[in-house]
Amino acid sequence: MEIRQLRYFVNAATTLSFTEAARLSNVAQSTLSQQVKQLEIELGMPLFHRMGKHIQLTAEGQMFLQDAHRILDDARQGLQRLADQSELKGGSVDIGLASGLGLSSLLTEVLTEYNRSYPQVQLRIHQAAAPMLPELLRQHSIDLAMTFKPDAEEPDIDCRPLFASRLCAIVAEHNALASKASINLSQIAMHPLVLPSDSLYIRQRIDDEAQRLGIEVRPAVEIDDLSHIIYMVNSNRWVSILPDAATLAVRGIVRIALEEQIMLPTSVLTLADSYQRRAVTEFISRLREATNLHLQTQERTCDVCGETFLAPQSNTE
Amino acid sequence: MEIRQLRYFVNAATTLSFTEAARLSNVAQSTLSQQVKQLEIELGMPLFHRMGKHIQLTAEGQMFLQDAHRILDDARQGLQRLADQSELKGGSVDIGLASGLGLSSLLTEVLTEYNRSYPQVQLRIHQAAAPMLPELLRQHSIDLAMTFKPDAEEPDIDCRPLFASRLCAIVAEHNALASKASINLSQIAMHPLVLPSDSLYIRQRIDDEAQRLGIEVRPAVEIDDLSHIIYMVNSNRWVSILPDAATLAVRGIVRIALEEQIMLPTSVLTLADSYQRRAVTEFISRLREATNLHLQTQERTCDVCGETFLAPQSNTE
DNA sequence: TGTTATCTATCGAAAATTCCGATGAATGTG
DNA sequence: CACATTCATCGGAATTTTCGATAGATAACA
Repeated sequence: MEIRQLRYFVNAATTLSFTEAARLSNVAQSTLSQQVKQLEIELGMPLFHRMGKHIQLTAEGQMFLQDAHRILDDARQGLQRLADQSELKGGSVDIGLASGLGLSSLLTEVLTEYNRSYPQVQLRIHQAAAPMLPELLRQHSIDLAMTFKPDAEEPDIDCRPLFASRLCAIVAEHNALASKASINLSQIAMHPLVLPSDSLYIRQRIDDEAQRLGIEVRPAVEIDDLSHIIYMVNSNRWVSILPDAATLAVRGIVRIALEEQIMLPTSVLTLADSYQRRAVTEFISRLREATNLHLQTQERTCDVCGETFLAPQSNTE
Repeated sequence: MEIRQLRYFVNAATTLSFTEAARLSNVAQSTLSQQVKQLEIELGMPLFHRMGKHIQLTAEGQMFLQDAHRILDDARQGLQRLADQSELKGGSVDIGLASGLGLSSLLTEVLTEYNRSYPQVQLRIHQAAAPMLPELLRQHSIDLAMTFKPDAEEPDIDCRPLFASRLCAIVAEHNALASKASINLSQIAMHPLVLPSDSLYIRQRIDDEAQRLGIEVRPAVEIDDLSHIIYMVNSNRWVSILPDAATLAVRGIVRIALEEQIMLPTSVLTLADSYQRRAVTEFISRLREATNLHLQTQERTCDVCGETFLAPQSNTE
């Protein structure tokens, strides 16, 4: 039993004519006749009464017609569901997000707009340490990753730069430091610091820079969750250092430009040589558009990789 | 998309191995690999992630797997329903019954026993004038016909003799005639007669015989429905002539042997050169068995066709 | 770390299947 | 009664499926 045969059968059963059914099926009458007969042989019983030039469904034929209809409908439905995915009427996008990158206002905005355009597409965000993201891509646990630009180029991972974020000192708006236009690492190191652990790329970059300057940066509290860090900063006692993009939408805190100008290049990672669903490519496309449209554009040259990024201005008013 | 490909796909999806799936599907690994790829091409997207020697379902593959399962289940169900029909777990038998033959006790007994054995098989009885029955067979409105032996042999109709029924005079048990051992047509013609019209074979035979004897049989009432005739006979005023088999199970009436010995040969008609469902052949087989088993067997030679029948004894106690 | 075994993809050829057009038989129609 | 229509069948062409062998890649293992 093959779907092709079922199609022939259903056409014959509905038109009650092999000739007409063959036309509908775009095959020769002899072909349809043969295929129906073969189906009958396989089923072990005739589906049609042959009465001279007329045909008529047998009782079994009528019964089997229902089944054939159901099978073909299910097949149609399966194809339709896949087509719907292509048209972003279903499916999902799994987004890997490097811990420490945080739900930037850019990302939340893209998520919101994407959901407005394609409400049927489920968006799942998987937070993970940056070094884990390529592995998650390889396992197909995520479709794309937003992360800091990884140090080593990996041949099976496509990496496209998104924007660069500048590290800023973060203080509560009523903090004594809040009025400063800029600050340097040594000055910050004097204050009660809360920073992520060195498992996060942010911290590694801070430590690298401190070492280069011969400074010791010793946070009093280490915690990886950005929202916890911001919460503590908000209490007015603590000070932190975070990428500006991660706190653009946060109220009650002030970003102070770091004189060291530490840039964190952000990238989108995808699996190379892998089929990408339209839902995924569309998401990435929007992410890149939003980078240009919704952030104040300002060309910066990354001090790590030398590439030029479109980056948000540090919001120090 | 063909069912074969869906089978391959489902096996691959469940084992997550093309090699193992090929074993399950009884094909070479290369075959399965190719067919899955072709299915993917037709669907426009990959169903599996190929990761070195391992494979893994894509999101679309997982979705399509459900559809594939449903399609295969439906196909299995369709086959099962047909198989059930072959095993008499479903379906129906359409029985054409010549008006005037009536629901003989033989037939009711077979119906009862058949239903006991195969409660899922629906039995439909279509009463029609005897000459209509071959036409109903040709239209496949009925699967078999119980009728009087037709005069003309029709080449496309198989006719198998069942039993012969003898015409008897029918009177109420308290009727004055009830004690007679036998009676002849002339005597009956004196009484208030209720007979079927000459559209029924019974009546035609009675009239033929009367004409042969030079007697005029003029029923006071003509009515084709046998139960109505029996009802009228029961009122003690009316007398009728009916086949003995038609009244074997009726209480309150007495059958008196007709001296003319008019035999009505009963036959089963089926469409020649036509597939017969097991439900039908089984019914016919039981009908013939019951003819031998449940009626007192007595060989009689039919005066019409010269054939020898197994026939019930006239029950004149 | 090299070796081996295993898994999937691909290729060419063989086998099987589907398909077509022609033809024949049966049947309904004018 | 001629004619057109319809379905079944046949032989051969076209397509598809299948297989075995092999290559490439990778996981397991020594």
